[in-house]
Amino acid sequence: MPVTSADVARAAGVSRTTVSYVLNDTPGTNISEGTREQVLAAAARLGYAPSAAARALRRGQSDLVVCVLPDWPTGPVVDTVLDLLTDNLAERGLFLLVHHHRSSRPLRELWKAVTPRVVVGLTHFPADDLRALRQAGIEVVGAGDVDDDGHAGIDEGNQRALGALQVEHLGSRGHRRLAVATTQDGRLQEFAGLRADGIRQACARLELPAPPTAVVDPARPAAAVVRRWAAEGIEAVACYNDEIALAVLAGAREAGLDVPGDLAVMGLDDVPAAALTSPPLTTITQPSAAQAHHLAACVEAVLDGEPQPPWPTEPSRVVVRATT
Amino acid sequence: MPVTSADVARAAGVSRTTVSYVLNDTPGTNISEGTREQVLAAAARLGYAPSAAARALRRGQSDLVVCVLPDWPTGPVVDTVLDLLTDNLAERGLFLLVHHHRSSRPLRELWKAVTPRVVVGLTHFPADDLRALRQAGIEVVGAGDVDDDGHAGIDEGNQRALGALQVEHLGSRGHRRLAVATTQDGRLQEFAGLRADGIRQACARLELPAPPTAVVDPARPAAAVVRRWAAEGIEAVACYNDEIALAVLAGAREAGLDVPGDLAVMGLDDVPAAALTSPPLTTITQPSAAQAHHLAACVEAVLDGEPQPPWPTEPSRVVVRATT
DNA sequence: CTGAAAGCGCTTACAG
DNA sequence: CTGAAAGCGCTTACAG
Repeated sequence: MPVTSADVARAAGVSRTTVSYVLNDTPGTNISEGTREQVLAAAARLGYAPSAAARALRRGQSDLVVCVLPDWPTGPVVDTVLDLLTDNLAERGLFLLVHHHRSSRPLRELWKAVTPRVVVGLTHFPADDLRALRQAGIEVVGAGDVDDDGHAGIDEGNQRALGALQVEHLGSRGHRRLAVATTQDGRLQEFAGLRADGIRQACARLELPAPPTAVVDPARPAAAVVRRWAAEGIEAVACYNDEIALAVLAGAREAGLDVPGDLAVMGLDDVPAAALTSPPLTTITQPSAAQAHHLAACVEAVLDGEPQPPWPTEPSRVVVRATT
Repeated sequence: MPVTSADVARAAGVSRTTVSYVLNDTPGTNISEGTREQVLAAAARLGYAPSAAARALRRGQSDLVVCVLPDWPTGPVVDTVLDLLTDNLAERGLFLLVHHHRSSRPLRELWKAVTPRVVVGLTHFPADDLRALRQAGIEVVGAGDVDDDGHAGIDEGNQRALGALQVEHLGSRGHRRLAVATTQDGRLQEFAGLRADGIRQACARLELPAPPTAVVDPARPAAAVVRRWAAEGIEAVACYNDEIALAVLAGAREAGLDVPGDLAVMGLDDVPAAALTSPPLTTITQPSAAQAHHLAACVEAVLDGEPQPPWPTEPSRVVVRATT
């Protein structure tokens, strides 16, 4: 049913070789202008679409790079990474295809359906999948558990450091009684746990009391929790991210509390809205542009058969505004 | 270099047929347990990864569905669509792969690298690309210019209706002198233009003066524009989206203006933060869940060879809060 | 129950 | 400058 290059060849009155040469602009060939036009016209008339599978099989490799995204919601950082990768790869004639991984489905099934040149993993890969891919000659970049060269998608140490950074800033402002506002999103619990770990460890190190944790719904003002914190003498709250911080801020306003006088609030991410709250939100910014460029550089290196560059050491920074 | 099924067959001392039967769990075959284990062990030992290209070529079709995303930033609506599609397709053994389209690169190149079963287009496709895909037996769902059956990615009429909805609400609140706050994001200009069109037409219809337009940076309070509007006697501002509205709100606060007394502000999208501003933001919510389900249903219908269901008619709705 | 063989559609040395 | 032919790795009728 589908039109093949043989059909085009027949219609144009030439061989399949010629069709291939014309359609791929193969260098080193010299097809007469007339023949060329015949072929192009026949292909257009028949609506010829080449078989990607046959092409890939014959050439021994595809022009595809697959990026596997984790099962949790990703933000603008990942968008930046994806855009950058798409453009960089395009310059080499490669296409980036993104797969949103669901834990319900083993990744190994995917490799039966597509054999990419490189796999970019922003999620944790089972070790044997990783091995199988590599043995099959498919390079893997940035997977969470690639521990032999220090690259990591979910960098556990980094997540803990983020929590610690919040505590250190809040402590430096003279706050001693801290609370944690966390997310209810199940897919984010791994991160939330790691960050809470970092917060607890930092509190212990600074000899601050262990902070209570509350789940906050980002869709409505967290007035009830805020009132409870006030009653308990909590002075500052470290939020899972800016979205949660917005809800805490709105809760404080509703409860009639002064921020940061009665309660200091600290976010994480530095989304645009963080600069627009009243008072403007103190938060943490991560070096996402650097991370995106690093990942793109890793893919380039792998394509060129060079060793992957070391992970950049640019740290996350506190953006001090007015809520602490 | 890569391991093939022939290598596995040799290592296991069986034929390629048997390897294929075992590895694919082909129904209707009855391989002895011993043989089966031999094959599995050999495959694991050699790190065998099947060639997706050969498989697809032989079977005449791939297990891939490609979704082409537009060149502009997408929000949570698209994420919902993608998650839903991924899960629905997984039930049929299909994988969803997402491509972020860049206008710099013609889409037709992509079809040389991958031949999906279905293409889901959330962006505008050139008409001849569309024809070529269809002639090649690849179904296309939801592309922007599929005009013969009423499906549309960028629905121009809908974009205009969104602008009109803002004007109608603002007008019903008694505001006559309107302004438009638009985005500076180049990739969004097509939408911005369409919505501004809708706003102007609605103003004309309601006999309101033509509204002036200002570009607002979502990263900082729009105090300067707000002061200018106040000086010009503007009573209400229709914002391109909630992000812009947040910047206008922050600007009004900085300028010491009362919202909605001195200036009414209306957003669009109903992001979580819209319920958390002070005062809470009046905005518009789009039936995104319905749209996601519709698109998923279209893909299912196409896979089953059935006609695509009609586009749902659920309208966008004004969410009245306190800024108007 | 297992194996030998054909063929999917393409690209590319090779021959003319 | 153009064509006939091989072969990429797989699956699946078909034969044994």
